[in-house]
Amino acid sequence: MRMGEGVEWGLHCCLTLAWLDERPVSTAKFATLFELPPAYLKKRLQSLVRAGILTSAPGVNGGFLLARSPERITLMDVVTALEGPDEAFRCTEIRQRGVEPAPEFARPCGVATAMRRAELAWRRELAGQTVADLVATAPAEAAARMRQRYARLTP
Amino acid sequence: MRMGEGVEWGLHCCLTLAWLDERPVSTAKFATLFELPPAYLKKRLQSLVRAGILTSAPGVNGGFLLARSPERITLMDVVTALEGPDEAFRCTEIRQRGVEPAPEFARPCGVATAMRRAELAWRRELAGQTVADLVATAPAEAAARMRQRYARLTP
DNA sequence: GCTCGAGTACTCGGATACATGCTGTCCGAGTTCGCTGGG
DNA sequence: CCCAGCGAACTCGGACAGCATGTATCCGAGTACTCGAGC
Repeated sequence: MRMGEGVEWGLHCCLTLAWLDERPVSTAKFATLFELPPAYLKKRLQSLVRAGILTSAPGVNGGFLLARSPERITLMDVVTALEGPDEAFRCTEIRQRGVEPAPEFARPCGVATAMRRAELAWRRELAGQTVADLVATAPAEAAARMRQRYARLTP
Repeated sequence: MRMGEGVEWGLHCCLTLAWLDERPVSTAKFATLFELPPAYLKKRLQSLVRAGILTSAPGVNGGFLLARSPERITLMDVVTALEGPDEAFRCTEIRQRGVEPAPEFARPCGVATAMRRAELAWRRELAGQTVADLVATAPAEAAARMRQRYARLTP
């Protein structure tokens, strides 16, 4: 099982936007800061816009901004926006294949229930952490250095 | 993010083996019971053998058996065997790209730490449930029906 | 009746296509900012 | 000096390749059971 790398990109971009506080960052700047392919990065950022996590401003000095305060953006929001709302484990009801309908199939599949329980624990943990928590945890030098690097590439 | 369907197959096969209690089940029988492609199913079952979860017996009336008691087989074991030991989220340290080494990079990446915390919750939940729990949860009719179906295809 | 050997059925392990989805790029359309020329 | 118009820079949205991984199949090699022939 693999999570797309866009999740890492999206989280670092949200963290950067929180650090820069209301200063818009364009795709090109993000791509320069993190050495990422600009076109594909833009595609992932647009997913975050569509999910209502970021807003985008066209025109010169445009770019992306957080759509709401970092306290209200959970890691679950970002993961769902970039990986889709589907669960990782998908029950295809193979227990019912090759056999006529039986009364015990009215109850939910125990395997699916067990897997869902684990996935809910994962989602709960993700929903319990916000971008603001990332800001609070990160060392202050990291934020300062990012602001410095940002200032250097907008003359 | 998507989990391979082999996980569902593997868990149902383990549950079936626990129900049948020491009676070997070949790939062909599993494929018939669940209407799955035999060749690919065998490949996934071989992954479980390699992980020490199942044992295989060649020859007539051969097949697969649980390598240890159902109480000692966790869902985490099965998922790891079929999906690999790697974590879903992989930190590629994009925070360090495009910038010279800095002291704050000695501390672990906060984004990776946050994602790892969620993944650990998932793994803990999976490790806390065993195949024996699946047996205990499933309705007794399901086990009886499976034993009946198994007897019918071994004359 | 007993023993040995050949045949059969089965699994193992690897090699090999096929399909799906993630990764990555490109283009046209629309929007905003800044500059410039005319009033 | 003020304002309108034009160009530049930027983002949006979608369409389009390339690639990695999951899905699926097939074949040769090896092993255990069964049947039958010979002693």
